[in-house]
Amino acid sequence: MTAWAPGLAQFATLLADTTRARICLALLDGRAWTAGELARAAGVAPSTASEQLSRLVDGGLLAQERQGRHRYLRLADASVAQLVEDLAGRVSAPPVPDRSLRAARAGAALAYARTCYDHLAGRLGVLVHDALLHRGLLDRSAGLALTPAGERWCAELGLLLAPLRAARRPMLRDCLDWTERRTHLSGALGAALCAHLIDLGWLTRGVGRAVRLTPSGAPALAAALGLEAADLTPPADAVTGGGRA
Amino acid sequence: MTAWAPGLAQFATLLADTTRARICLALLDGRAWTAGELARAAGVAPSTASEQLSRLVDGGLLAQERQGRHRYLRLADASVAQLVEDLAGRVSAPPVPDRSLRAARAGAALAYARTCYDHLAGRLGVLVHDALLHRGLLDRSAGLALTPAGERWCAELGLLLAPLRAARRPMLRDCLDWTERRTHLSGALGAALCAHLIDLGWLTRGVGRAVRLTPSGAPALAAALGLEAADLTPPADAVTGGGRA
DNA sequence: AAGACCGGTCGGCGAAGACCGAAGCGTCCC
DNA sequence: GGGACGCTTCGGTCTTCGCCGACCGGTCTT
Repeated sequence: MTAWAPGLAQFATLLADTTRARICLALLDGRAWTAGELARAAGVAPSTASEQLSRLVDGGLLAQERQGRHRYLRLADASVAQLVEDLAGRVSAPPVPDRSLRAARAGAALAYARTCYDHLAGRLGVLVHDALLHRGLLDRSAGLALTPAGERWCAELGLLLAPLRAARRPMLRDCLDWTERRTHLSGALGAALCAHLIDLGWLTRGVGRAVRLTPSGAPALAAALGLEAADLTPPADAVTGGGRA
Repeated sequence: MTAWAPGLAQFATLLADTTRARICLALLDGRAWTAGELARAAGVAPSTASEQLSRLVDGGLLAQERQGRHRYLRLADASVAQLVEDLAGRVSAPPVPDRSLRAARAGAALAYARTCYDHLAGRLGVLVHDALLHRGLLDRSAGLALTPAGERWCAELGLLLAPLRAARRPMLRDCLDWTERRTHLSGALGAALCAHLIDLGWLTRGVGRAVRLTPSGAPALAAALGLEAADLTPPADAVTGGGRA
């Protein structure tokens, strides 16, 4: 029964290094990065990054795609992202946060709204989660699930559930929010909802992982969630958009 | 945004060693082991185990309790067990399985029914999951949750849901079964159900993680799940009970 | 076609850490 | 109380691995 141990250890080793961890955390934005970008983000020489990237690909954590002289890397799939999230959510708060004005502004924007691999996170993500629960569209009395009213709500929004049911991915999952320390929605529906809000033009992607509520989106989203528009107002210092860490 | 990386790496390091991985996998049976037992299970000297155990405790993966000259260790909580499961479920099949008769018999018993930290796993665990889904007691069309009929089913079984709702732990979760390569039920309800079936005398704990269906439990469980008793019959070579790996 | 650029491979350096045996401390049993 | 037992601490050895700079091959630009 202990025969899995070497494999488990080998797998855990992939994340047991600051450089590789930095790479995986950077890729949590859900996009494909080039090897060079990841090397800069991780603060190591390109040669070092190249080696580490190969290990991560071999280990099944990352998927790669070569285009011309570039090598694009992304997390292998949503389950890997979930795993990295689970692990990252378990570690204590970051050591000593950067407190420059520029970083503070970017941090505020990210704390307000960002993507977490492929779903919505930050204060806005938690807010959506709470509102859905409060209005009885979501139920967690016997597992985390959409109520019949919740299914209607999705339909009215134009969000089709059928394709999501066909996917192998769990429909709904909790994801611990780093900044809020509370849960927001992940899973197939969490991802679809985020994508759909962007399709509707209610949200737009900012720099890096940051997400912004559009002028037309704010009242629309507030109405859909049964909230006042003021409840969705971002803090004043976050309106300039976020920068990459 | 990459400030978490050292913490994440440090945490992953805890499982990135064959000895520590073996220890955690052994503790997946949900019981408390002594330091010496774990040293033998991991195949290292007591001094080595002592050091590694301290690291695991410091890292928050394990909880310890000292009694006299013994030091009892267990996984810190269910979320840690879930995490280890998630990781172990991701690694490929074990390298070269032990094929002695004794081991084969123990393996068959474990493959049929065992606990996975605190819930039911193995063929029986998957069977229960499938039956609940098939009878409409469980629903995953919009998240994994009990249906109203499922709640009644729990009530008839004498399984109280109220205390589970109060717990911070997710009610229901999928857990990938190592031997079946399919999902069985985890989460607060998965654990409660397993404990309740043992309370009812339908199941008894065997050696190690093994679980056996009792003579009276087999027809009772079959009836509760709407199955034929024959559907629950274990393979002939598994009836002798399982041994510890 | 020349030059810039991206990325991979190789050799070597240095630090981290997994392991053991020996010795010491506290607990339990006869 | 004496001896067995469980566990921990310490010193030392040895392997692993992350890192870099240098060099090379393939790709895109001008």
